[in-house]
Amino acid sequence: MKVDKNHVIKCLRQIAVLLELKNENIFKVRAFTNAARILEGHPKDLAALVETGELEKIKGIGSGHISRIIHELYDRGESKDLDELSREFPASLFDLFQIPGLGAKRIKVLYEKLGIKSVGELEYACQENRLLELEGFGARSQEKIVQGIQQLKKSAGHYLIHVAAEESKRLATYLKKQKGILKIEVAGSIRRAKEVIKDIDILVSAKNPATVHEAFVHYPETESVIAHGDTKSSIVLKSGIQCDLRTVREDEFPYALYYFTGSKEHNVAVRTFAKKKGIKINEYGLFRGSRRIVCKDEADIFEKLGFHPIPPEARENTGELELAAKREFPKLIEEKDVRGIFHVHTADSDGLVSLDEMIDAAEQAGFEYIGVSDHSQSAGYANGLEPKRLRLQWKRIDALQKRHKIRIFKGIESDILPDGKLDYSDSILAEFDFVIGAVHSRFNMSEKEMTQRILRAMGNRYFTFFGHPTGRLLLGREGYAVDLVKIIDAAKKANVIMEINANPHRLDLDWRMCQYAKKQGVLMSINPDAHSLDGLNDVKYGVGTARKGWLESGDVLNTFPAAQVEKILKRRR
DNA sequence: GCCGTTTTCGGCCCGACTGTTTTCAGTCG
Repeated sequence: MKVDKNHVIKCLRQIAVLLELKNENIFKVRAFTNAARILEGHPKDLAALVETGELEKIKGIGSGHISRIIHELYDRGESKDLDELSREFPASLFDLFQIPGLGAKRIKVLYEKLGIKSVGELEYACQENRLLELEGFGARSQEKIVQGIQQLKKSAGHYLIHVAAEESKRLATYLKKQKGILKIEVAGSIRRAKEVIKDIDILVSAKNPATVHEAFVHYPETESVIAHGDTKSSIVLKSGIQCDLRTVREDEFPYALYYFTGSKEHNVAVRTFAKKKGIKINEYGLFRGSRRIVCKDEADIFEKLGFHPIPPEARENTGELELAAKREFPKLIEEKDVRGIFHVHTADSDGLVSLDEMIDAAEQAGFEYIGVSDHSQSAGYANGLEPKRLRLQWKRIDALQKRHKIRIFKGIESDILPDGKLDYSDSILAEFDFVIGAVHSRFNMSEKEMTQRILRAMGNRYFTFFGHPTGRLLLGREGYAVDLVKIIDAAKKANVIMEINANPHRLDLDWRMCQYAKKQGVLMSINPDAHSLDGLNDVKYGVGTARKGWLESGDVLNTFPAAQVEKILKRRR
């Protein structure tokens, strides 16, 4: 039996959680979490590791209990240990971990003392003030839990772009294999590269629509079927994402694609524009009276309406139509414009792969340069580098540079300390090619204090990039309070580069603020913030964000050749 | 549970914050 690596990783994490609930030794718990993380970051697939015996040699997995469990999972898809542990606690307890402030200890108390097994039961217990009777809980924590549940409900049914995009790709691949498919596209918010997705829209034209709908509702990943017709069907996938399939005639495809790509706001605005010209738009065509205006593709539709074509990412009705009507719409940055990457972590701090592997992978991916930036010394939780280890890393980079064509820039992701200082003395900072300043602590400062903190840090001449400017985690955590307009204005003055953190959990700077930053003439950079080899692929999501922010290649540092980048990095010194 | 080695068992990241306490436990990054 061939088992998905992700399944094994998930099981190891579940074992860790269950052991924690059982009050097991925390280091034992961590051993499982570590093993999951190590496996996740390992470039080789599971079959190769298991069958060559390489698995047992991996540091952190070893030849004991954990590797036995992995073998078991690989062979049978299940594990005796996990099954036995699972029997001790209801599966719905896992959901409670998503509520901020609740960890294994307190969840165990809730379960054992109040019999709470699910988020719904917890919410009810809070309404009844039942938590107040528990030791270690008070009015304040009950209130915070209620808030956490509200937040959870708000993000329920929402998915990060990478999750939805991967799901849609698999589904589209499956549908493409059906007979008689003429055209197929993923439309909707995924096509527009929105940072958070509610559902997947797939558009198909086919010779035999009914059989495509039949195949659709029988997709192996289907959890339930909401609707099953000859032009429209809806299913819910096992991952929880709702997915709609629309089929149209081949000659209707461009209109339908435009219609189902949205956004709704863009569509309303474009219909209003068109109406003034006596043209009606719907998913089946452009019509003047009852006569259809023939368009061969979306670009053609825009042209027939008198607009410069607008890329899907920019269709949010934030002024794109006005610009396109004047034929001034910018030529947006593309993934192929990206020449190099900054903000990459290695195993020297909290990355999953070694410096050597990261450099190799970036070079093989065709990047001209890479900016390595591990965490700085205050980031104890992330194994941040104190000067001694920093110097060792520099030595290794120098040695690697001799063997590699890719230009390696030495950098750091320096914590911006609460008082606005950077995390090393200026004499050390001067030795870096670049410094990414970022906030990782004391998120709860007032907006005024936080803004001052960051502005002060930006005043340091070695401060090159401002990393993940709001600290938000999409669907997870609001960003800290900060006056971004002030920060961006200051970045312009001080020649600081604003990061577009391309990790799909962040996508920070937000695309809406990219538009502002571009207007102010601030240079930006699409940074993967990669902690693994997979993380290098996140660049595409950053490009999506940049395109939503109307950025052109000239607005983005890492589309420039290495020599020019080198000059820009030195411009504050 | 894994690692490293002082080869038989101790160490494993740790400081800040929060809410509950009255000196600390749990959570988080």
